[in-house]
Formats: sequence, structure tokens, C-alpha cells
Amino acid sequence: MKPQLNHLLEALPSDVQDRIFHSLELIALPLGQVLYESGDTMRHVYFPADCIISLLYVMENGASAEISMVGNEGIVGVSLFMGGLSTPSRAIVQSAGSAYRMKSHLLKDEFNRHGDMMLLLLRYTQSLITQMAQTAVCNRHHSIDQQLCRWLLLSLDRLNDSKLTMTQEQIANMLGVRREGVTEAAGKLQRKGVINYNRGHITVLDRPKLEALSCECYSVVKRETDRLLPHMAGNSLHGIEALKPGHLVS
Amino acid sequence: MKPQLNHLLEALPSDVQDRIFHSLELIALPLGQVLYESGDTMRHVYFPADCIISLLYVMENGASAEISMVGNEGIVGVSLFMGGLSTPSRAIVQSAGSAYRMKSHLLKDEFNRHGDMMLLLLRYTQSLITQMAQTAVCNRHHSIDQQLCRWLLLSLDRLNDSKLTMTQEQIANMLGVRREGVTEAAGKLQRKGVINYNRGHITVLDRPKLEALSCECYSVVKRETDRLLPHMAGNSLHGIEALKPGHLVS
DNA sequence: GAGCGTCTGTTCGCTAACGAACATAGACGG
DNA sequence: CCGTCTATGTTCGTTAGCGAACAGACGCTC
Repeated sequence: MKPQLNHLLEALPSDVQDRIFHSLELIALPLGQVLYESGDTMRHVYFPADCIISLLYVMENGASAEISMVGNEGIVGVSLFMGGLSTPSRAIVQSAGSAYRMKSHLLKDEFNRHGDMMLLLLRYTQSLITQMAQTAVCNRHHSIDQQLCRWLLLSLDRLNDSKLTMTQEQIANMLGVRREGVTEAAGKLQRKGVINYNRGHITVLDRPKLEALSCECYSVVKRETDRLLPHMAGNSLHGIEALKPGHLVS
Repeated sequence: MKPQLNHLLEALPSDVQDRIFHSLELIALPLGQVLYESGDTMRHVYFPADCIISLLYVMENGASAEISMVGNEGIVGVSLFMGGLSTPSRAIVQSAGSAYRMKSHLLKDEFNRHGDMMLLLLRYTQSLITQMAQTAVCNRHHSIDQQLCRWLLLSLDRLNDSKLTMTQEQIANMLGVRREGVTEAAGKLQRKGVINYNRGHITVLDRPKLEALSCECYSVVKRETDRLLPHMAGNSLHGIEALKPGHLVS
């Protein structure tokens, strides 16, 4: 199966694609792999193809919470070009798949041309900021039920499938709540016929209903992302067919 | 009283300062003034001098929560140069004072030189991201008591004074909690001799104790900000004495 | 097909925070 | 000096979510 491409890479004009083409390695990312630990210096950045990476903050007592989710609409490692070389967040593979990996200094070089790549990355970072801010508000004001819906929708948008592989325990870690809380919330959704849950395999049966049950946070983030990165919707490929990875690393 | 300068402006090399000098207007910002409403196109950016601006998200039902706080270490309006021309957040004056205002297109011109101003603004944005992310986690896991301490400390750092003018109602809006919750938390702090609260006037009596009672979120954000913007600590003035506003607008 | 580990479901008491209602008490203007 | 407004304090019942403990149930391995 050919992996999906990354929308940020697709959106670049072909001269930029040609330039960075050979710097990309397609790598497989198994569930749970940690790309960065809090405070790590970033040696690579990652353009997810068909995986999802979660950015989460881990507290001293081990409690955690996801602050944003990156799929093939984005890049993991924004703090590299923002000027810090690390962040206090952990990046972990939430849904297994593949990603294009690029060495930090090569991305920085491209960024420092101050061309299309820079503009695109900054816009993407802006959409990431929106996602984090909305997460903060959502954590404050919305119920687990609502947040689960939001989270499922964000995940769905980053896959091209209505099925996701994810235990309730894992979801609980992302949302920063108890596993039992997720069990209850998922149970309600299942009884309403919105989803089907089976030992780590969730199938979304009724997406419109899921959207109706979600808090507004999902749509706010979605609308803002579409506004900032309109090309993502069109899915246009300018000569991106040439974009194949230099080599495959397991 | 001469207003404090803005640390971002101070940190710029003198040639940049000379170039943007005449574009800055010193303006007075009364408590509660809204600089941007959610979704507004930004006509100006603001470099706070001795005021504090809160960025908050307001939900459909009117509930709100602060996602970050900007004082003279920063700038209000980062989404301008990030590529969006607006954000879904509201910027409101949390503590009255003055700020340097600059027309959006002039800042963008300077940013587009891709020089020191750009680097500085991106680094500052990175520190803002940390603040938002930590706020998200804090909203999830910490008690009102702890969050109040964090909030007071962040405010203190942005003033040069141990007194702040702020009713419990206002704090509650920032934290996104009930006013009664703040009353209780503030009452505890007062009984412990950490603060003194008097009809909208808070005096911090024992900052070390306040830090001890706060959650780790304050120190994480502070450490990361110091790391990203070390010049802020040194308070170095490179020829910034020349930086006087073009004219004062009430 | 037996056994074990993991995932899901359910229960119980507990606490933090909520919403509403009301009491006091400074501050400030007339 | 009085009345009024606003800020703060306090109470009460309710609820969402927590922590702990345990029961079933599916799926994989041997």
C-alpha cells in the first residue's frame, strides 16, 4: 500500500519539492514510539504520511494531557524553526503508520531561504496554536463525553478511514482523564449507535451524530485550520508525483 | 512617570530600533479595553510597556478562559506575522497601563526583512506556545488553589510591583472558574499570610510561599521563557534610550 | 482447547467545583 | 452623614470526575 503523502509537502511549489526531495526518508512508526521526549534536542522533523503523532505534556507526577495532534496535514517539530531547539512536550505515535523524516539542519536551511516553505510552516504553526488554545478551553469547560467526540473527530480527519485502533486506556492518557471515564463515555456513544468499540478497535458509524454530540471546539479548530491552510482541502498535487522518499528505513 | 520599556523592543539591535522608532505610538490602555475581538483583522500590534494583556477564548455560551498573558516581555498580535490575519481569541487589557502600538503593515514589513526582528518574534511566539500548552495541562489537572497561585505569579512577573488591581470576579473570568471559587482560594492564601486582598487590590506579601503553593506549571513556563529569551533577564539596553514614542495618543 | 493477559464494564465512596441564593461591608457620591 | 453600589464572604444542595477494587470477556499463544 502506497502511503498517503503529506499535505504540507504537497502544497510546496515544485522547485522547493525538487530541492528537498532527496532529504526525505520514509520511515515506519509503530504505535507508542516516542519521537521526542520533553526537552530533547530535535535531530529530525517528521512529516506524517498516514500516521498520527500526539504532542503531550507530562507532569511531574506522571499525569499527562495531549495538547495537539499532528497528521498528514502537518509537521512534528515546529519549535526547531521557531528558534527553540526543543520543547517541553513529548511527541508520541498515537496511530501507527509512516512519515517522512528530515534532518533538522536541512529543514532549517530550507526555512532560512525565507521562501514558500517558511510561509507554509508558519501558517501551519498558527493553526497548531489554535488547536492548543482550544484544547485549553475545552479542558476547562467541557465534559468527558464532549471531549471524546472532539478527539474522535480530530483523529478521523487525520486518517482516511472510519476505523481507528486505540484502547480506551490510550484515549484516557491523551485526554488526561481516567480510563473508566472513557469507558463510560464510549459506552454511551455505543448505545446511541454512533460508534462501535471492540478491544482497541473503534468504528465510527454515524459521523454527523458524533459532530452533533461534540463540543464546539472541534468545529472552531477545523474552521480555523481550513482558513489558514485552504490548499489542504483541495488536495492539489503540483507535480508531487515525483516526491518519493530517498530510501526506506525500518 | 516614565513607562517601562518593552523587552522585545529593547532586545533589538540599534539599527532595527532606529528603523522602527518612528512607527511606534505610546498609547494608554484602560482596564477592560478590548484590543482584538475573536476573528478581527488586526490593524495594529501592541508592545506592552507597563500593562498586561490577556488573550482569552470565549465560547458560544459566554464561558471564557485565558490562554496566555502578555506583558512587557512580549507582543500582542503574533498571528499577524504567522500568516493568519486574525485569531479566534480576544485580547483584553487585564492590567491598565501603556503600550507601544505599531501599524500591522509596518511590522509585517520589518518582519519580512527576515532579520533580527523576525528571529525575536518567532522565539517569543515559541514561548507563547509553551504558555498555552501548559495552561491546557494545568486546566486539566490542577486545583483552583494552585492555578490562582500560578496566575498571580505570572502577573507579578509582568508588573514590577507586588500589588495588582484586579477583582476576584475578573480573576475568575481569566481562570474560567466561578467567582466563589476564587474567593475561597484567595481566602486561604490570605489566612496563610501570603497575600492581602482588599476590594480589588491584591498585595503579595510572601512570594516564596506563593511559589511553593503553586503547581509546577508556573516554573515550567518561566524556565522555558528564560531559555528562549535570555536577554529578558539581563535587561540590557543597547542604545534603547533613544526609543521614545513618536507621539502620545490618549 | 486450555490458560493467561489484556481490554472493557461496573460499582462504591469521596472530593472539587458548580449554580444559586443571600449576607456583610468597604467605597464613593451626593 | 447617608444611601447605594460593588466587592467579598458564606452557605447549601448537586454533579462530574476521581481512585480503588473487582468481574467478565475477548483473543492470543502454547
